Amino acid sequence: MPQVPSTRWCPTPEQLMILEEMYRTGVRTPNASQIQQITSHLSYYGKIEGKNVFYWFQNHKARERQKLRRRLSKPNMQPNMQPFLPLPDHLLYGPQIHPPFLHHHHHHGAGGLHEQRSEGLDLLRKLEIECPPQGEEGSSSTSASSGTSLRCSCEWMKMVDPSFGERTPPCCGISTPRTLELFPTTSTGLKDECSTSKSSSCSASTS
Amino acid sequence: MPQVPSTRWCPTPEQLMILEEMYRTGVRTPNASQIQQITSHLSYYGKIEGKNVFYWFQNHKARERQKLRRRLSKPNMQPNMQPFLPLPDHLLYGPQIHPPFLHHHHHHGAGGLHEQRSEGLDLLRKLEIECPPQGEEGSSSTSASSGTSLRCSCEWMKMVDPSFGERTPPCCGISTPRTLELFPTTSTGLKDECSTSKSSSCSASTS
DNA sequence: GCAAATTAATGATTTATTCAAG
DNA sequence: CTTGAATAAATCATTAATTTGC
Repeated sequence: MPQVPSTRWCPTPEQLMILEEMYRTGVRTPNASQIQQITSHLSYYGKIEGKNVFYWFQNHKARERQKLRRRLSKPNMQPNMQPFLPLPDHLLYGPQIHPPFLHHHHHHGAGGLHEQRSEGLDLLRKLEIECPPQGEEGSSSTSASSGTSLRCSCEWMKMVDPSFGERTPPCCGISTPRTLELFPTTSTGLKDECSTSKSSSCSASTS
Repeated sequence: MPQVPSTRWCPTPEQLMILEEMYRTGVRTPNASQIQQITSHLSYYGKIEGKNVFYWFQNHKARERQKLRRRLSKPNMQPNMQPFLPLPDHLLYGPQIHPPFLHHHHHHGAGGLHEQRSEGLDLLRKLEIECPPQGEEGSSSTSASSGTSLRCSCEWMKMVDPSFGERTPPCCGISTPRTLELFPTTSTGLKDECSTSKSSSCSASTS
């Protein structure tokens, strides 16, 4: 029994997931009618009111913004670096997940909500850059592109942590002859950002 | 001048965004060679080592999992409710964000990484439901679908918070009616991945 | 407005589990 | 049943964010 009725809305996991998906796909400040639709949809999963939806978007937006701002406040970009390097999509292999409750049916132009473009990373641009171009350091060993190709993630640990390697017999050391070097280790300038990297206790140094 | 060398890796915003995108699209436990690729790619944006990538995925996965678990621990599901109701896509209008650095070029079957399929919401099922079927409340005013159709989100506040209406000048009138796109190719997946046992030899990149 | 004190996030380590081979 | 490999859970530690007193 809910002895403590709890005065505030407690989103169910489903509600949260749906709200997050909506946010992710661009919903930011739903108008009242959108809020109504969302609310009534979400009410299937549990008690919820329009104000909860309203507040949720309000808060979530603010918190995402603040997170972004935090990140942007570090100007760790090299001067000669182009803004973004396109990421090869082998690194972006995604399962294209379609959770049951997030089916995108083909549009049926129902008069629903379709606006708020939310221009992707636009926010980034809109944020006030609050950090001055701090000085960069010596740029030591940056890239970790050693030639060895390993199969398991834990292999890294062996390379990285001596003791780890010690307790690991001659297993995965198998030099899998897969040299897949898709893209160049553009360790060109490599800047640094937060300050030097002193591998604290784990002597890393990727070969 | 970094008098305090800082012992740990401090991801740049770009690195973070890329890692998150990769996670979002399904990367969970990259194997050693994947880690190498990722590392060398990310090193473009700042100092980084393989172990950082390894740890990042380890931690991120664990923390997402724990977040989910926490959420699931509230069984606010109605008994007669079917697991998931498909979400009408007018509620999912998303801009299809393609940040410059996240271009999905056409696949060129490079031997890179393409595995770890991760089966959708599997995690949800795998999580131990640690909360007993607590009583749900009287389900009083559940849905907030009142007939009134309002245009601005702040309208809700007027309905909801009397004082709000009072102090609200002529604010939110402007809603940009942009009809946007459809839905995201990638959905927020909560999947776990192949991890734990099973694959005898780790996820070898059997493309 | 600052700067110490507090709190929250999150990178890095360590310990426990799990599965399979032998 | 034992042991090794791999990962998940738990924990530690440091950095960044907030709060608080002056």
